[in-house]
Amino acid sequence: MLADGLERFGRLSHGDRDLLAQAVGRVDVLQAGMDVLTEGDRPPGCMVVLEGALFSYKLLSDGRRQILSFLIPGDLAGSSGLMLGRMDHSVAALMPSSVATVPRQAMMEMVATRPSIAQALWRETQVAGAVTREWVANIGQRPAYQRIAHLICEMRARFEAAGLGANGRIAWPFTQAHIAEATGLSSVHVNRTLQQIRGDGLITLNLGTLVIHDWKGLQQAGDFTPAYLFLPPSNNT
Amino acid sequence: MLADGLERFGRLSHGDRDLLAQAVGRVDVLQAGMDVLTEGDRPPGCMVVLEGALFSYKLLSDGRRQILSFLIPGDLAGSSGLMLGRMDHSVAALMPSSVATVPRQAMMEMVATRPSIAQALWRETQVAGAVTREWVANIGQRPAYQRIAHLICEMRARFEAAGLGANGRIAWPFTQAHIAEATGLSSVHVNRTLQQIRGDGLITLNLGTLVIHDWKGLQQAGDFTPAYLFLPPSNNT
DNA sequence: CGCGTGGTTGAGTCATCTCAATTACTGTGG
DNA sequence: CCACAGTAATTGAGATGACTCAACCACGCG
Repeated sequence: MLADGLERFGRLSHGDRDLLAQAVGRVDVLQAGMDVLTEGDRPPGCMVVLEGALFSYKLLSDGRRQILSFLIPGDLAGSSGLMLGRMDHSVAALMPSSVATVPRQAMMEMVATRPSIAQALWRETQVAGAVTREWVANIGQRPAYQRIAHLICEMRARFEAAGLGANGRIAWPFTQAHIAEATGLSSVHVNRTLQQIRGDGLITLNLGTLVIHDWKGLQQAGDFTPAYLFLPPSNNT
Repeated sequence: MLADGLERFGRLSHGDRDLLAQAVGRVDVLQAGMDVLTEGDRPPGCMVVLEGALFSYKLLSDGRRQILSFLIPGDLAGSSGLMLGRMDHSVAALMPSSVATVPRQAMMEMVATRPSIAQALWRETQVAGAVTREWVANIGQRPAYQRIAHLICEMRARFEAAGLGANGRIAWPFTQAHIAEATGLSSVHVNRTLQQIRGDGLITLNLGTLVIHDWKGLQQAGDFTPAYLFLPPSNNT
């Protein structure tokens, strides 16, 4: 539940955990492609991803779409809209997924009365911000090959930290079109660049499974350093 | 002081303001180009820009630099490093500037004891995050002309909200190289694109002064909507 | 077995980049 | 008051990374 997601960002007491558990309003099962939160709307609450994968995005006036982050089990969605009262971006399911929602009202009360919960939420916002900043640098400065390699590295680090996959073998839910929208490249170019990355022996990617053959090489290729993810120490392979 | 900067993000009591005022450790005067915060370091505290302009940035391994945001009077720097304990980016002065610093220790105490201050800081983090997300979309999806127009719109909106400049006339502290590093373009291309924007009669830009002749046209050109800045209502011209 | 989604390929185009000078402006020392 | 240095802006020319358009292929599913 939410407590599990938040615990990565600060210690919670038993009381905190109980409160969070009781506050869960409902659990939704989502089909691929469904929106959970919409830009401009007042969010119904704060959500935790239980299963599957979501992505947050912005739609531009000409119809182009920029993916801002990928959300995997344990990640929060909509926490930034809690205090601001309005979503600045949308969130949608990438594959069949389930999310638990804690109503906004309940969240606000806990934030006001439980400093440890408030601090954990603040930290979560800060880490999400650090990741977004790395994306700005990735998209703004790195050429396609590095950019995609970097994204793959980030996803590996986060998947394994979440206990999904190990030893560089993970279930990969993203299409090349998703990678394109996340990196600001065309899907054709993503396709050709992935072929190069594979050709260089760094990864295998098919049937929805990613295998990283040369973790060190991939990190170098993507200029990747996991510091910005602020993961707990043990997972920085 | 800090209280003025924070008050944009939540109401503060007289007690809060007094506390913040007393907590100010020191005021630094900075020359252009000086670093105030360095990636990887534990930040000495939370800073407010008093005068001038700063920018936050990331340095990549090949020496390229991505500017992540511009900071003008009233903006905070380093707040994200407070709880995370380490800066994920650096901050430097763009021109002669002054900043007030509240030591980390004092900040942490106020966060623990003053919910209104903690909430204001959290909101500040959320708004900064929303702005960064818009930058991802800007850099990832928009062509050079739109991208630069969008940045100019953002800066105008923020400058005027901060009471610096009015009626589309503002003191413009950014060089074309800064714009290039912020938008992920080469400075040569920024130069040529600015010529187009000027040629289209949207702006005049020289001698460090920006004049916007056609605000509506510039916003359209940049696909700009100020919602993501979460400015107080009155300033959304 | 046909349809849909996702992946792959080819070919031509264009936005943007790099390299390399040149020009303007500002402040400084002689 | 002028020569000079340093920074910022501008211009030219050629190279290229990435894009678009348009097919085509492969697989999974009803």
